[in-house]
Amino acid sequence: MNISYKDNNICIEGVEEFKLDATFDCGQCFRWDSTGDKFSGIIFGRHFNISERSKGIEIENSDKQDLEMIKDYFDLNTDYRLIREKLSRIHPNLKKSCDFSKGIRILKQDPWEALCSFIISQNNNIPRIKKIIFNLCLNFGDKIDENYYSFPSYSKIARLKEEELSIIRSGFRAKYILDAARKIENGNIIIDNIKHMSIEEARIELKKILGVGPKVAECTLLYGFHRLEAFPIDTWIKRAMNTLFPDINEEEFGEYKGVAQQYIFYYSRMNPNLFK
DNA sequence: GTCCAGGTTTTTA
DNA sequence: TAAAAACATGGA
Repeated sequence: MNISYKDNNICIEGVEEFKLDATFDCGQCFRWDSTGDKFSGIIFGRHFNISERSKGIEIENSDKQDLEMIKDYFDLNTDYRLIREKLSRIHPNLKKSCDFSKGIRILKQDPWEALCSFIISQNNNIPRIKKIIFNLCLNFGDKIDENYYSFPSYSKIARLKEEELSIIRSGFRAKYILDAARKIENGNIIIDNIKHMSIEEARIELKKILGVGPKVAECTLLYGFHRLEAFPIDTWIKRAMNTLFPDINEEEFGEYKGVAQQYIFYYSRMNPNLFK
């Protein structure tokens, strides 16, 4: 990996396996927009425009101080080539998923944002999930830039009444969002503790929240706590396991089964004809 | 109008 | 205990 700075931009060269479109559009996050060849979004409360050039990734309006944060967010110190190689050996259809999804990195998102986002995702479609999350940020986050708002803190959400939250049109999920925010705010659930728990304990802890079942708990662990062994099973993964992997159990995907899940999800969603 | 969406809770038998 | 039904909302 080679870092250079020019005109207030960071340029990161020589990262293998990093495609912005696949990383942002694979369903792990909901707040990055693409405008032409640029992606625009927020990392730790800062707004960045990022583009993919032939030589590498360029991040506008960033300097040396931002580098470690950006490397961490994009998980640039993990060798995804090695992960794909390991996974590819396990099953032919997993190899196909790995080949198709080359360039996806599992982002290290904020745990509260991941939790809240995947609570909203339940029994919902992706365009509407994005809309609800945008409205949540617009109404209760802080303005960072034109059209860009921070994800509101759980403290801020915990103080809201259900009717105040109704402006985001999240439907029956509103009370789940409030329950999550309040349980974290009042110390019933402590995010820093979950970071250090075994995955089994962490699952139990997260499922104390109303509206958090197995799927949302796994998504929170994978995308918010970077537990690469978490394996969320949604309708797409269920179908994929039945049709593409009838002869194998997910446990055989090993310590990186969360990454496997992401590759299978992306491969399946981008190729729905596989199931016809 | 009907169906469905990165599920979970509540009700029913 | 396990299987249905209900849950809000909006786009196809």
